[in-house]
Amino acid sequence: MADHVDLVLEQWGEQRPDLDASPMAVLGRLKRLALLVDTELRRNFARHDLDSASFDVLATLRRSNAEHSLTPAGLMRSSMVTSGAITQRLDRLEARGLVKRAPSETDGRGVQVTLTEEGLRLIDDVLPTHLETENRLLAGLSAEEQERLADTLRTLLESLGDKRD
Amino acid sequence: MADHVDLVLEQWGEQRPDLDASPMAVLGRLKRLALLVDTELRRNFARHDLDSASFDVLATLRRSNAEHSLTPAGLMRSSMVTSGAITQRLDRLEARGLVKRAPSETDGRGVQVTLTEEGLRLIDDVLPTHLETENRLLAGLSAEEQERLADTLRTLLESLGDKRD
DNA sequence: CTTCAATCCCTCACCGCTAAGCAATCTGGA
DNA sequence: TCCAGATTGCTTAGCGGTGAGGGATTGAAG
Repeated sequence: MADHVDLVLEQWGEQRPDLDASPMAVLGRLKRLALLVDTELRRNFARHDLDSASFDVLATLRRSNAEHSLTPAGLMRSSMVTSGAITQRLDRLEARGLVKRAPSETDGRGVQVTLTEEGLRLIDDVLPTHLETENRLLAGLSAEEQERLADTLRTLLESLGDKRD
Repeated sequence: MADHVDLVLEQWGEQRPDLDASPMAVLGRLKRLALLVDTELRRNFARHDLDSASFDVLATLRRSNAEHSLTPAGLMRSSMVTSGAITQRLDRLEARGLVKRAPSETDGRGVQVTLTEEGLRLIDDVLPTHLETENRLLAGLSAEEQERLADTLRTLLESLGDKRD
């Protein structure tokens, strides 16, 4: 069997046999999978009037603690986007009444972001179908293969400096 | 050891113990890795006055055939972005003189995109450092682990309908 | 107490992608 | 032969992200 990346590697072998294109076997597939998965998840979110960025914020708040509350800096670390992106995400979510911002009580610079009741309802509503979609996307691998894959990806992430926070 | 996704899974276990969040162990890491890798590659491209989108087009043309030529439809299939995105990528590259467009000789609707000499020079110049960067990103895995990972990712891609085309 | 680097959040200009829609052209079946 | 549906490439509005920069506040070192 063969996927698109197999074709890509063949073509490099023909046009630039002097290059070792083997890292593309991993990174090319990684990129392609991320794109496919993103596109599929986007479709699911759209059915709930959501997008990946909003889901990301709502889900992060939902799981963080019983208060469903976090600072923009915390959200930034979790989502790996720039601070400007977080500000804009929060603007959009606040305008829709899904989160609220309040000045921090302990840090004059800080802001505390909290899920509103409506935000909580929405994310809890979307989560089950989201997980269903994710399971469907992974259905091509056995449970054991999925675990091994997760382990390998964790090793790679750690080698690139990814930490628990 | 633990990465950020381990924390995420713990948090879900505490806040929503009724949900099985296990697919996130794979897809969460996939997304995170794709983001990290993209950010790193972007830095390398910037040193050559390039961006990921432009590199993608130039590299696809470079490897496709000895003429370094392809249709926009072909580029679209290879890069998995929409046709509008391809049009805009080609507009930018054509304006910089890195590719040229010519009407197809066999299909009145079609266009043939070809690398210019300057485009060829640029992509051949970037490729070695690009592969170096990719190798550095994968250095946390042994050659054998990389192969096994590539195989698993291929299985997953095929299960989602990815083909050679 | 003062100083100064670090942190926090935001602003803004610019960029690239999507999604929907369009005109032109091709193709296969009646 | 003709036509309906598919395909090709382009256009555009709108969205979300980056990256650079800025003002306010904090914390630690002298």
